[in-house]
Amino acid sequence: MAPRRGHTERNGACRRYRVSQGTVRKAIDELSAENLVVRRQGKGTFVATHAEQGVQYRFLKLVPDNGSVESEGPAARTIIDCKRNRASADVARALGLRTGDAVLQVRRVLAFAGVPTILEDIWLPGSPFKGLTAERLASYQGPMYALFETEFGVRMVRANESIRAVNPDAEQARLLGVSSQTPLLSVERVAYTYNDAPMELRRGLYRTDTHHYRNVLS
Amino acid sequence: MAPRRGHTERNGACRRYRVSQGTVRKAIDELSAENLVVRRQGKGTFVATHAEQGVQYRFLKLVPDNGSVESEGPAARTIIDCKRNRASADVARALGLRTGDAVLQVRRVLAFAGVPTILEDIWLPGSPFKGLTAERLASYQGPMYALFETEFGVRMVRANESIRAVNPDAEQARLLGVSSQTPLLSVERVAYTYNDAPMELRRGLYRTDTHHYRNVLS
DNA sequence: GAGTGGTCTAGACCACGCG
DNA sequence: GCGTGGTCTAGACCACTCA
Repeated sequence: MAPRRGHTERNGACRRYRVSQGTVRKAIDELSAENLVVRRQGKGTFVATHAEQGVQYRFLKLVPDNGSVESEGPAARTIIDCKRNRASADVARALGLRTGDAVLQVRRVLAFAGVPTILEDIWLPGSPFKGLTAERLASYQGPMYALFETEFGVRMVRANESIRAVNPDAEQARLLGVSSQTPLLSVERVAYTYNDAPMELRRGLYRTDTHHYRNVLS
Repeated sequence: MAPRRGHTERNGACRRYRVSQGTVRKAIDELSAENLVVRRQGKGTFVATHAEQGVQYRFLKLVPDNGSVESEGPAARTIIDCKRNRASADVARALGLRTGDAVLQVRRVLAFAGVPTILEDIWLPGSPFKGLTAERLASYQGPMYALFETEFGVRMVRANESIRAVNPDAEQARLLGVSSQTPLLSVERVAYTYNDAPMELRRGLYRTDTHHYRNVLS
């Protein structure tokens, strides 16, 4: 029998779907362009995850003003609150739920170099995240989206952000250690899992005295 | 002689560079992914431009809060100022010039539905834009980047933006018709032409009471 | 009908990572 | 050595636009 040489998996997909190698490659190219999979030379193609080094916090566009590396992600995370709640009209609409449906609500502060910089209010649909507690959030090392993947099987694949400039209310100002006259970035994010299903609403307040929101246009 | 059928241009590029059709397609795919060219079914592949309908203002991410269409771009543009100047240290660094080099400086206000919403300060390197005047800016219909293309042969192909929340100074507040306690988005953009050459520094102040900066993460 | 872009075929060879 | 990803070949057929 003639020896088979290389490309076993690629050819496997070809046989499975009755198409040629080039077509399989093109399809995977498109998944890769959407950041749904990641390719690694000589190793293989893998489902993209928020857990692996180098692409952690890939949805976080706030970077330090000086080009310092920040060693990937905030140094300190403090859970202020984590409670069950009923969805208000706007939260329900963002998450594709009905007003009054069960949601999980989290408030936390992220600090860089000891300075509280981000205050986030997060709303999650109740049923996919049943069992999420403040303790679990507090004890988990690494990005929240990595926890969502490993503990709840929810993978965020894309998000939309709406950005405004606002002043904080009294409590927000207190939690960030600024005056209520300090202008802050308001970043409202809706994150989606597969099939365009919204799975998180996140309202962030960012201090922009030492950091800025960085965006690339093309 | 056997009749040639179709794909004359595509085959032309193949002969010219001694490569196959698929390779030419892949190269053009990459240019298309970077928005350097645009393809149109049955018509051809064209260099991307800021002038054509539908992709005008493609670097402007400020959109109205209600999903209204805004009929593409601001209704009114007012040139406040347009003067020759010498580059300060930070402007020079952004544009790849030396401190004191000649620059053109423009200040203008954009209004939506009669409401002044964007105040922009724009710095351009002196030599590529020699001959640009306030009159030419004021009389030109369409996006400024389209004018740069047709009148000066400078095509912006990508840009970086740094976003902060700030309060305006007294004059900025006056020009936008807001109080100096109003939080505004500060959007600093460096736009690049081919070969990663910076060709514009633009500092914008955006009102975000009726509009927001929209960003897609993936 | 000629000339485009869009998709697909059925392979080939090279570079890389790992055992 | 073997299985990956990366690139390339030399075509084919279809859909679309325009004269």
